[in-house]
Amino acid sequence: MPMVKKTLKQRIVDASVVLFQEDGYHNVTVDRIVEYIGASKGGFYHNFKSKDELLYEIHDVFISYVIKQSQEAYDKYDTPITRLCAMLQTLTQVFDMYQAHITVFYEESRSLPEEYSEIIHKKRDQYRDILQKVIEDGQQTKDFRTELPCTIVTMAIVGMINWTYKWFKQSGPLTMEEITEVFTDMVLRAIVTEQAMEEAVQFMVKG
Amino acid sequence: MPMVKKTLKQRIVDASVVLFQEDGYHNVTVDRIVEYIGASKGGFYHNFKSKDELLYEIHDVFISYVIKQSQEAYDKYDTPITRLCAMLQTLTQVFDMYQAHITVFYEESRSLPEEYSEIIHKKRDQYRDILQKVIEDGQQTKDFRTELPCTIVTMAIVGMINWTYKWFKQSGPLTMEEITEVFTDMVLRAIVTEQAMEEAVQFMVKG
DNA sequence: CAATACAAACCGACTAGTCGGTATTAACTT
DNA sequence: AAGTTAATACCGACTAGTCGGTTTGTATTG
Repeated sequence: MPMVKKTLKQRIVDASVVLFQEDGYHNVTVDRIVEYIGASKGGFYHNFKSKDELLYEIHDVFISYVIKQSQEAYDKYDTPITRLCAMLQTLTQVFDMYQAHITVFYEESRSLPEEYSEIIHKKRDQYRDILQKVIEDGQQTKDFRTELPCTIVTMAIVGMINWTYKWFKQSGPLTMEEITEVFTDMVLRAIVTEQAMEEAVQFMVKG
Repeated sequence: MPMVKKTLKQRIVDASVVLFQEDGYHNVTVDRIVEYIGASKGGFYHNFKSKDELLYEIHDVFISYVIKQSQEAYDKYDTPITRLCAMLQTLTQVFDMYQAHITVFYEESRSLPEEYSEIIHKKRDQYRDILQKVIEDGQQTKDFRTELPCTIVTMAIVGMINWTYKWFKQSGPLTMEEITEVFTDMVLRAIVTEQAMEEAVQFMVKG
């Protein structure tokens, strides 16, 4: 493993994610960030145009990764049920790894100036659209119940997953694997039609 | 209807909820609040010890109301399924009415100094406990599937509901009634046992 | 007169961003 | 390989502006 020297820019990002998560964007000064990593203000503004640009960078790294992972999960499978399960799996995994990022993403997005927030909002919608497409497809193929509006179903799932960043603690009694399993079970039972239930049961918790 | 003259204090709270929701606590100055309602800084600090105290007041009004409504929904019914439905109904209603409050509640809770946030966190847990008790009871009575850990189920439901504040728009194409109906259906299907399904079907969307 | 309810000017602490300068590395020449 | 130049990366004292909160003043009410 080649021990690559981390750039100052990367060290700033890494430190900021942690600090922003803990205390919030507005309560973390640039001075504190650079002091935290033993750098200087000059170094900071050499790498970033502004504090806002740093916040944007954190947002973009995270949401771009989520989109990439979601799309990969989509492409890897070819039925609505398997795709949905893969996406749930992927998403909760990401949320497990990037909890600091996602906290910043959802708590501090309002602090982004418009020039940045426009881009981020577009990408956020893009992520949701991938999930919604899976639901729509599933309704078309009668794998998923058509009597539920797919937009609401999508947002219900998104909410369920996203909210984990508020309460999940890696040091807590529950592992993300357990949570994923339960979420998957609940979602499948909620939306899979009786006729497609056979394919779905393999992804459910045994009872 | 007696036209009661609104106190300055109430006007400050009302204006602040809106402003905080729109721009975030840190981006709204005390000067802007008082200017917005045509008052003065002296008036503000006559009614509030600090800007933080105002934020606390907004938090407390909201969460206390949620607890009260949840408890009432609990007391009004006597089976897990009816209680759960009533609570879902109540909660989404509250979220419909108090969207500005809830936005402030979830986006700005980190801005509360510890003296206040302790109280708020306790109340927030209290609200969750009421819901969790319903789930637990239901598992005891075999109305709800016991193979799903009730803590995860509870947080899944909480997440689904809470997330609505992020995307629901009163001016949008979906009404909160529709959303509630779909949420209720999904939750019931996800957790109600086969043997109790008979009681639950009346609350589901017809398919 | 005394207490309340507000107004308006003011203060001090804090912070994003600047700017002149220095160290470090890369590129080129001889 | 050594010397020279240029560009990049980084430093830290400083500033201009902002904002929560205070103080002093004034009108009203009981």
